[in-house]
Amino acid sequence: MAVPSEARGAGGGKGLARPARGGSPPTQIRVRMAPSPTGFVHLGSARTALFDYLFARRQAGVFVLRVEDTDEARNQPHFETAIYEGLHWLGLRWEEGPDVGGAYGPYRQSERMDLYREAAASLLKAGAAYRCYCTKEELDAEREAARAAGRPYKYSRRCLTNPPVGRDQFTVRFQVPAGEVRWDDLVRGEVVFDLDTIGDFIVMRADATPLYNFSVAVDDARMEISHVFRGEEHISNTPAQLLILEALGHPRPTYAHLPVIVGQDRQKLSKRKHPETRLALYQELGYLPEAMVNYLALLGWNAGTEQEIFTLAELEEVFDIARVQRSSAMFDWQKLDWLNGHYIRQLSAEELAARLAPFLPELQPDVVRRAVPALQERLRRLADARELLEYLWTDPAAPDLEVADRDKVRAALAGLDGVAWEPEPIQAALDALREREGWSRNALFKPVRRAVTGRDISPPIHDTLALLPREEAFRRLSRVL
RNA sequence: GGCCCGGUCGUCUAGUGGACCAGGACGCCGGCCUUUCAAGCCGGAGAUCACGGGUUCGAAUCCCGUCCGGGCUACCA
Repeated sequence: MAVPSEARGAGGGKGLARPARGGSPPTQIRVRMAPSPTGFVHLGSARTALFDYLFARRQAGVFVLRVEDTDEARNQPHFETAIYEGLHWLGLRWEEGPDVGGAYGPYRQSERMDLYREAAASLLKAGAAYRCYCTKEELDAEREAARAAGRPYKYSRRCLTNPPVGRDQFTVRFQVPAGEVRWDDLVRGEVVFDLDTIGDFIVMRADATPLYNFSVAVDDARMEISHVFRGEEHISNTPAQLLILEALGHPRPTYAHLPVIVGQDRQKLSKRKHPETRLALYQELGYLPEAMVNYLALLGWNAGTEQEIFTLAELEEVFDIARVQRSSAMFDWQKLDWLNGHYIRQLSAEELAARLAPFLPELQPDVVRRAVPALQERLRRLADARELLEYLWTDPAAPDLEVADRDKVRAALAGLDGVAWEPEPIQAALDALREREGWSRNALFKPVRRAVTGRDISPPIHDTLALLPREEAFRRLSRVL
């Protein structure tokens, strides 16, 4: 049961700098982000990294990046770069990590095997863990039997009380004591687990490699991590890690379990089911890192004011982990789009042109630059520019116009003759024409727009015309007659 | 099933016993502006605060129960 008022009340602001356990002297704030290199950055990981970064900044602490590659084939070395790229794209930096070094290295779990083996040996020596000779098959059978009997599964402790003889393959199993374990979570308040519901868990595999909960606990301790921010799905891993820390005689970090980000189906974002899980997708679609940072911060956190627009620098000033939400947050494309449009409009013309360039490989940089004024307030995503400017590199089919509309186009052609090919002169010429003829803007511009772009929607007609080479514009106007 | 965590407009949220017949933002609807689309401005609809009991002069806020949702449940991370 959570005790929000106590646990959270004291937590706001500087109070967090206090060590988790009384007695020890104030230590440096050290937070860590511990992704496993799976080839992509999960949106939830990105948000966790953001919160880590902001917290470290706010507390003058250190942000550590630790790569959890203690796994099977799933982790490939070159996947590491995806993590760096994704996080750098967001504008995040870390003080320690595999790529930048640091005093607590190495920062890849695969390079820390000796540490885990050493820790496992000391657990064994202290009697906090024991060797388990059970085979995978025997364990599966135990589990299956429990399931069939409708009982929750817990390891039988056969190897603690009556180990089989004559076997040499063993895992190291942690002996869970009786009682309960509790901690004050920075976002959920006090969380309590009855240890009776937790079976003895394996800490080292038969091949002497560590399991997740073990390597995490050992690393958090050895790296002197003061605060652990992670997804809510790790709540149930926390008791095991706390137990290991205690058995090893290490102080425990302070934990904050962030609410899960869910998709439209209310389920946790997963790569299989939700394309929006992949951080790189946003870069590909033309979302600005400024917008992503802002949106991610708002997913599960708020400043307690009515401000919703925040730059990274502003967030560094106001972020407070105690104001993180407890309930899960649903990902919402529309709000992201709104924020992205806001940041796009915020950019200088040159900056927008530079960011747009990669999305418009068909166009010369100069054309992109000239297109910016017409695009800026119309884009939700940078990639949207493609649809708006497509007429520049494709040749739209000539539309079938009514007689009256053809007359308008014919008149436009004549009115544009000899006019300097810039937006303003074009606009002036067209306006002079329609005033002379008594036509509404719509009456004249619509057929012209269709003749030139093949569509009914475009930026203002003078911009649309001016972006096209004069001869090409005339050709498209002439051919509908 | 077991353990754990949640539940305020469609969505993100404000709210920690009275200023809340619940505020903001996105989206939606309408209007203005207007050269179509946007952008901008103005206005509107939208929440029996999951439900039921308490406690209290007074509850979205405290307590109990119920329901619903989610997470975890590996010699994965």
